[in-house]
Amino acid sequence: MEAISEATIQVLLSQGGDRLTTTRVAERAGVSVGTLYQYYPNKESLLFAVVEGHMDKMMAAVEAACEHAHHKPLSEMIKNVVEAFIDAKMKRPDISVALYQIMPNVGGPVLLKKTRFRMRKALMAMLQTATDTKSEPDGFAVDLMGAAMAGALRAALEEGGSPSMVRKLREHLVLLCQSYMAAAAGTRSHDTSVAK
Amino acid sequence: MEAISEATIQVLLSQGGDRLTTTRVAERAGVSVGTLYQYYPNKESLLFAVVEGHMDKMMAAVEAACEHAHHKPLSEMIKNVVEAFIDAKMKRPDISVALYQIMPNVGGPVLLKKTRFRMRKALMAMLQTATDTKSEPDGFAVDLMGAAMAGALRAALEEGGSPSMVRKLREHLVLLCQSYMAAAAGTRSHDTSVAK
Amino acid sequence: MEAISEATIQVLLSQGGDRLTTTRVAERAGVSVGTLYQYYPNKESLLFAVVEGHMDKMMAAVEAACEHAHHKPLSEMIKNVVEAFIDAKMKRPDISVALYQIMPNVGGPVLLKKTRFRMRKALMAMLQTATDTKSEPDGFAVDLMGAAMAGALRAALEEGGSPSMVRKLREHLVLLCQSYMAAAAGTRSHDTSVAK
Amino acid sequence: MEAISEATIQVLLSQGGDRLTTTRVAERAGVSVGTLYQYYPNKESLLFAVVEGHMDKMMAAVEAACEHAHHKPLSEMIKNVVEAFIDAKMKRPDISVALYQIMPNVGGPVLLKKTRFRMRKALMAMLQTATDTKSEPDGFAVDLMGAAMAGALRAALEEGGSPSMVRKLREHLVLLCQSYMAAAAGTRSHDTSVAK
DNA sequence: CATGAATGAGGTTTCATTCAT
DNA sequence: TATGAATGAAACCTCATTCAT
Repeated sequence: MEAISEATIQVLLSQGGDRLTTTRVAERAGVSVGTLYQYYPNKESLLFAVVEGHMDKMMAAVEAACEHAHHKPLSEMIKNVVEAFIDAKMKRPDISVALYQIMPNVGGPVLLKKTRFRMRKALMAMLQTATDTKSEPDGFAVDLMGAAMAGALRAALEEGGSPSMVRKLREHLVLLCQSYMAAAAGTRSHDTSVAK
Repeated sequence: MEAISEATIQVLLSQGGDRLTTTRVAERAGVSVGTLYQYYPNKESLLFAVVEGHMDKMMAAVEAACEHAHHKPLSEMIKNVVEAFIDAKMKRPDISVALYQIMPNVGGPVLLKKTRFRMRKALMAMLQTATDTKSEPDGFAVDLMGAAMAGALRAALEEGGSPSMVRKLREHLVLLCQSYMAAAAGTRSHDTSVAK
Repeated sequence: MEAISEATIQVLLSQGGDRLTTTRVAERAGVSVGTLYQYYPNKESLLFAVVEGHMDKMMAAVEAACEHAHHKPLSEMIKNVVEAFIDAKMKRPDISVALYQIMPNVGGPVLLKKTRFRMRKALMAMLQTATDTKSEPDGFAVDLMGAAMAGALRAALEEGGSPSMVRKLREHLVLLCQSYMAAAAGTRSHDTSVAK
Repeated sequence: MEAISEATIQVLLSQGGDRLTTTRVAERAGVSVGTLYQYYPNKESLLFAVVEGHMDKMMAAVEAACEHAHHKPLSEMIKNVVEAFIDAKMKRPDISVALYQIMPNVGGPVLLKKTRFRMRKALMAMLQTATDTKSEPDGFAVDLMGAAMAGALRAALEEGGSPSMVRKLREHLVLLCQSYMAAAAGTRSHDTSVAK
């Protein structure tokens, strides 16, 4: 099972999205196709499980970081979360890169929606405890931040960035999210000019 | 030719990525498969052409906006570019959504790299003429901004946002890019700590 | 017309038997497919014409040699005919090699039968005038000699023999045919033990 | 596997060379196309295997006959080999006829060269032990004899000869080869002019 | 007469899935 | 439970032939 998930990633990376066949996955996993079909009723369910599992891990990391950052200042919260997200992705950068190939064809909007919802919930809960903001957090802004963060990281991963790149990315992505959240907060309550 | 491109989009939207067959595209375009293969030597080249054409349009819009915004203040520049990008995408939102499904399997990294390079070049040229910044623009930050913008827009498009959503997105995405660029500029020259 | 025949050979040689398409032949001949179809009603008739034309030339050469050798001794007759046949083939060795590829699928047994008949007739007529043999020539033996000669030459052509090879082949093939015909003649009339 | 080989021959005979499709072969063999492709990676490899298998059998028969005829007089050697070759072909005359259609397009020169080499080797080894010849056998002559024999037999097979025809062919082909080899041997060592 | 874009039947090959062992 | 040979629908692509210009 675990072997099959992993084999899926490997085949995806070494052969590409449309050479991903159940036979090849089974072969790589060291089992027969028949066995594969005893764990997953069909190809789609296999892919779904793999993608879902990955997203689960990512979200778990984010949720943990969020909980850990309750009752801190806004900028520290952001830093924690962004870095946790990057770290989670960077533990196995190949997986994300592999899965980008099949995500649009797997689970459709359902999986994405679920993931975004989870992320928004964790972030909102955290933000409400920020020690230096009294205003309600803006759901829209939170979503946007998440999307921007994910998009930026995706681009970096697909580029195949070096460790030093990644370090720089951490700083900048933290900065991006912090400055946007600060600005977004300002927009609503009073008139603090943006990105001052 | 144009009919075939358009048919590709339509099939992609109505049937999904892995039901996209040359036969179905030809059918939808109202021509025979044979005709399709006189314009494109194989399926891959068809998809490549469609994706490339779309990216070309997007980049052309960005480049035009950049040139138009030379010698203006930074925040106005960003506003121009971001809005131009969103407008370009929103002229035919379905196309982007359709193409997200196949992009990872088409043209590989080549197309993405080319596009990012083009965007960075246009942005850098513009930023160097900003009336209110003296420091050289940071290539890394520019790339990051582009990636974040594209990622956020992608998420919104996939969500299938309403017009009012889009309006809000415009404001926020402008804000996000402005605040990040301002913060990033500060990071390098002097010590105005952002996101304090 | 002539250009089309020649183009057929060229395509056959450069691309091989199953890449021989009407379009490619037309292209190579410098005309359009439409034009090709005004000279030949379909692909098969084109190939038939090309093969038939070649066989015609070969047989014409043999017939001429036969007529020229009437009223000579047997061995000289054979020499004349064999050398004429080889010379005819060697004027354009590529053509034979090219046509071997399609012959079995063109004209079926008809063409072969016609050709063999023609050859047998010419040879028989000649042999009856031999100055040193009184017995009727044996039709079976004549056919066999023709087949052996053609087979041997085919093998040599497919090997792509050098000029010096060809010279040796001429001598040996003459020898082969001479010795066989002599032996075959002996077999029928009296009891001269074979091939001693 | 064996069924597929056999089906290939059958389709070749009943439908002709260019109606030979993998689908039809599978159908005739009573299996699905998928199964065919588990034994042969593509059509070419199937045809190659069939042709190669046939040539193998023929050559094995010739080799056996050669070994069996070591240390005999020349003419007896020839008789043995020629008859063995004819017998091998006549065990399944349809196969040879069928394969003539595809041979030129399969395996290219490689297979032919290999086969000729094998035949020459077996013949040469045999001829060196002939009890009534001291001179080294002539490789060129041996090749030529093989080619003539094969060519003559091919013509006869394509004609579809009756059993009585075949009997006559046996005698004559033996005679042809014997008389040529005797003559060829004479040419080199001394001056016993043959076929004068 | 010449052209060559359009046609679509049909050929090759792949691959998700099943089921007898 | 594990296996992997067999299946056959369906994908990609080619090419002989036609016909409007």
